[in-house]
Amino acid sequence: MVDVAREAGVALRTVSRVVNQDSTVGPELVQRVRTAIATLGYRPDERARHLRLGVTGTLGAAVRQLSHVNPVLRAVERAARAADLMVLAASTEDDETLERHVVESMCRRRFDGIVLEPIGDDHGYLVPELEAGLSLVAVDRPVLGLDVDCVLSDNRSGIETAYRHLVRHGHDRIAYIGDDERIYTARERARAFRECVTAHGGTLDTMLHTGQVESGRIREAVRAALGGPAPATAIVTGNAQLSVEVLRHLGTDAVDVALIGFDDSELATLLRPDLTVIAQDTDAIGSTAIDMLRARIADPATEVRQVTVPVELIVRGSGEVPPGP
Amino acid sequence: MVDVAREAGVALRTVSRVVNQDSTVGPELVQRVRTAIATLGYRPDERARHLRLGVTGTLGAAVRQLSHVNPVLRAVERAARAADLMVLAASTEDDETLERHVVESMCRRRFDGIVLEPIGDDHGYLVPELEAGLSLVAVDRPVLGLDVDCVLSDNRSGIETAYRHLVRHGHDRIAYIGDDERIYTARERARAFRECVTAHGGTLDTMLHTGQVESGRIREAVRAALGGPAPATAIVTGNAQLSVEVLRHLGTDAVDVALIGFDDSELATLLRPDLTVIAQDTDAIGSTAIDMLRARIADPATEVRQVTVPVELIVRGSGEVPPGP
DNA sequence: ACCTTTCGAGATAACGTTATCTCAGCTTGG
DNA sequence: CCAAGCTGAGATAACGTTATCTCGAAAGGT
Repeated sequence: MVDVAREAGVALRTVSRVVNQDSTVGPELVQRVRTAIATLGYRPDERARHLRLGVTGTLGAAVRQLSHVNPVLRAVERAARAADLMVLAASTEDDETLERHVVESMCRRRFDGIVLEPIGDDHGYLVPELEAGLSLVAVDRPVLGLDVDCVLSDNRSGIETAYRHLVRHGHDRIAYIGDDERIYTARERARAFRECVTAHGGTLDTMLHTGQVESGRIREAVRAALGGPAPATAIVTGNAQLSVEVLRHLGTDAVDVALIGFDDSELATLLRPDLTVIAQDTDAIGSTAIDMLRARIADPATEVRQVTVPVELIVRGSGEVPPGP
Repeated sequence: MVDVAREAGVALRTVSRVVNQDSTVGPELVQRVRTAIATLGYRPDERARHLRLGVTGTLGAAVRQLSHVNPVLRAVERAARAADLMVLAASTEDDETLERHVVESMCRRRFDGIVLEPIGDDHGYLVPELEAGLSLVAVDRPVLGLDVDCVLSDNRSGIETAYRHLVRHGHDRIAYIGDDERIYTARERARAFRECVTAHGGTLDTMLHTGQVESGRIREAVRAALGGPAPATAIVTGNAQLSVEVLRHLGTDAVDVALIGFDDSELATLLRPDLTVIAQDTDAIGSTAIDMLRARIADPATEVRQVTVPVELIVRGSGEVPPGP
């Protein structure tokens, strides 16, 4: 910049003014500076700019896996772009240590705010950052033990809706195959399922299967649910990945068992019959997250909010298969 | 930092030394500084650090869609992490304007290097950045018209392998349904397919269908390929998304037509029969990209390289269906 | 003609780091 | 016992921006 100033024969400050489209600089000098910038190949350095300004115009997104389907992240990017903020994302790989590493890096880089898919139960490392003024919003799962903005899906009523839907279609023996209950969403959904079964006067015995998404476990879960003296006639799955695994192991039985999957996905309409799902409103989640984050950045004293976004039952066929004999 | 220094009763430089684990500071002062840091809640500011140091320890990844399955990006993150570099990613949404915006933002932030999935044919905006010392590596597609490091899959031999495989299984009428040929990979694959057909003395008539991935178009393509006086007995698809669409429209005919998909995916083993695919070596692509980028960052005079990574035929059943009567 | 306002542009001081230089106080070897 | 080396720590100057203050000159009002 100082070189540009010398080349154009103006003061440093004037170059800054031209770069920032300040109107208080005469057209002739503007031209001189412009050509100097071009000949010297000057590119402004945002690091210095951000240092001086205090803000970076950047939001961080720390998500489980960048390279996985994540419609919430897409909505987050869109909403941020609309607000002229850049989103830079990194994966936490479902690893608490890595999450901490990523979030702390973003803090040291002084991102204006962070959208986080929190992992695990201990987020104590966030306390000093929050005290130091970090703006944070959690999506998909809350930050347990900390009073932080968050946007969640209505997991419980999603499961309840699925359950009621199956009951209405005549099912009595309904199984749930879910993710590891150490994960918040899995815990919520499993809990809701238990309550549904109890409320309908049923028993859980072979009807509830949660644990890691691992092919062998899913195979056993499917076998247990469909075997025995009183086999399930319907299955609810805990997330999109589990729907895939369950379908894989159902094989040709898939047409005889009613199935409702949590999460909509591309393959839902690829199958015969098409997959009935509980769909999350990912667009709403993403844009709400950005709204809340912007509000907090604008005024750190904003009251902490926990927003729950409704889910929707999408009827496609697999959930309407009647119970067998 | 100056507050910490005052609190600890030491010089500014000493705080910096403690923060950076410099050994030339006495244990007593280290302790004093540590407690001062804790009581004041001091967090180092990487913006200033990077400004002073010149490097940022950060790589940018500009990819089509963060929130889509992208195993190359995963490999890129892994490899960068192993080299103690942080990857921050952003979506270009397959939009040339947005790509430029994203890349230029990363340049102004002085990222040490950028991994780019280039879009479109005009990357002129990169020229001044490259002259100013930008380290860039293109993945999946080359940067046309510019001499830039890149890592590509061997698209042509992938198509050739698929074609030969089908011929070996007795097919004679083989159709190709591909993506829009404005996209580099789609162009390469379609071209290779044309050459295969010509080399085998066939004609293209209803055998080649390229264009945007749009449900209606795919339906027509499938219908055209399988209809008429000499219907195709086998189909090769141009990417994973197209495999899904083609399967969707094949419906129950799926078992009678041999199918080989470009790109492996989760659903390949979900179907009956399982999907035979041409799989890209995404791990190799990602780690090679990071290797090349690191080499260029270390020495900007490194010779520009274009690396082609082999693809692999994975036989699963759908590609081994014999031709019908 | 003189005072006041307005406007364009320069000087200087931050922003929060680290590198370089300096220096005082020790050791150490002859 | 002193010069030479080492060692721990401070002073100062960058890195590349922008905000604030200042100032000269032109314009406008009485």
